[in-house]
Amino acid sequence: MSKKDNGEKGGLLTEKMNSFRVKCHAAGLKITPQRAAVYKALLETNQHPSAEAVFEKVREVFPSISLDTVNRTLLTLTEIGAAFVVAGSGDARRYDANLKNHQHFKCVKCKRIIDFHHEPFDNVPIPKYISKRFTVLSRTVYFEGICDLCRKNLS
Amino acid sequence: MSKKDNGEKGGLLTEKMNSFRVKCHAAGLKITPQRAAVYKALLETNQHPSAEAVFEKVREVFPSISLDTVNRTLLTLTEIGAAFVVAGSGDARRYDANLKNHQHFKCVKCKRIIDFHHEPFDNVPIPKYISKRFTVLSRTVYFEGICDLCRKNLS
DNA sequence: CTCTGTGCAAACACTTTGCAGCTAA
DNA sequence: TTAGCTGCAAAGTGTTTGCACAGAG
Repeated sequence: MSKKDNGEKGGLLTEKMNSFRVKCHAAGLKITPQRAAVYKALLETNQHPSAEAVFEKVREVFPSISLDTVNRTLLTLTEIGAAFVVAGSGDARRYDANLKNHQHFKCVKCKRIIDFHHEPFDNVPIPKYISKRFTVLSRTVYFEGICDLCRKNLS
Repeated sequence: MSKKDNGEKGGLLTEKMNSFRVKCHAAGLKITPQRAAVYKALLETNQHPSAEAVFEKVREVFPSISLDTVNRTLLTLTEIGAAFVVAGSGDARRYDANLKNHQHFKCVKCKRIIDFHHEPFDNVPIPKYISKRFTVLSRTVYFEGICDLCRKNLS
């Protein structure tokens, strides 16, 4: 119905869209309406949407877009550093029988998860405004990167 | 707490298998060969296997087991507290355009991811033995639990 | 005009569900 | 014996790939 005016913060959105155009140009990518709409949808939410959720949002203003385009565009955005995949999301469920306190490092290439234990990371303090609002069931320090084996294979 | 015996030596494994039997009985579950084999496979690895990986391992000693049984057994194990799902794993990929430093809380019920920012969690120090062995690309503090909305709906 | 990007459909990977026969207690 | 468990198959999600045409540069 009523179109939301971006009177909020004046030109912040415009500014981000411009820097997006620059990033695309630098990477030799075309600025298609679909691409811009996907990026805009991602900027306008403070959620961390799945591809499906972005798709629903973009479709409100761009009814003919396909889910595949959204998926591919999001992937493209991560490749040029305009978007990020939330750490740990998007792979098969992993299991663990280790009851001891420990932390995880996950290799983004081979998906291997490696335990490590660093005493100061046990029992990370929960900020009060979190514990008031949510019931925290687990808390951990989580690293991602390239593991030793994959690093060797790359060279 | 004394932890002289590190690794899965014979006695420790037996002890863990026994406590597993106790947990099963307490929950009214039968000790089937498949169930025991899945749990044993999980204990014997220091990896954090996917259901598929557990399946491959169990199949070495129990060739007739099906992947479905492994999947269901792993789920059962988490329900009685004999195994854990690695935090963050197993759901659809989530995207993020937020460049500012922040942390994530994920609701295990509605899968919503909520940002929060707690200064001391920015730039968590990377232990030297990690940075020597791996190339760390991202590091974060990650909480899971029940969010305010879901908590309200439960009461 | 050229070549990337899009939309569609099919393939793929992972997980869940329904059912019939089997087995631990 | 019998409630619960397993194996199979099919259906349900989420993601990727191959291809022909459309449109940005």
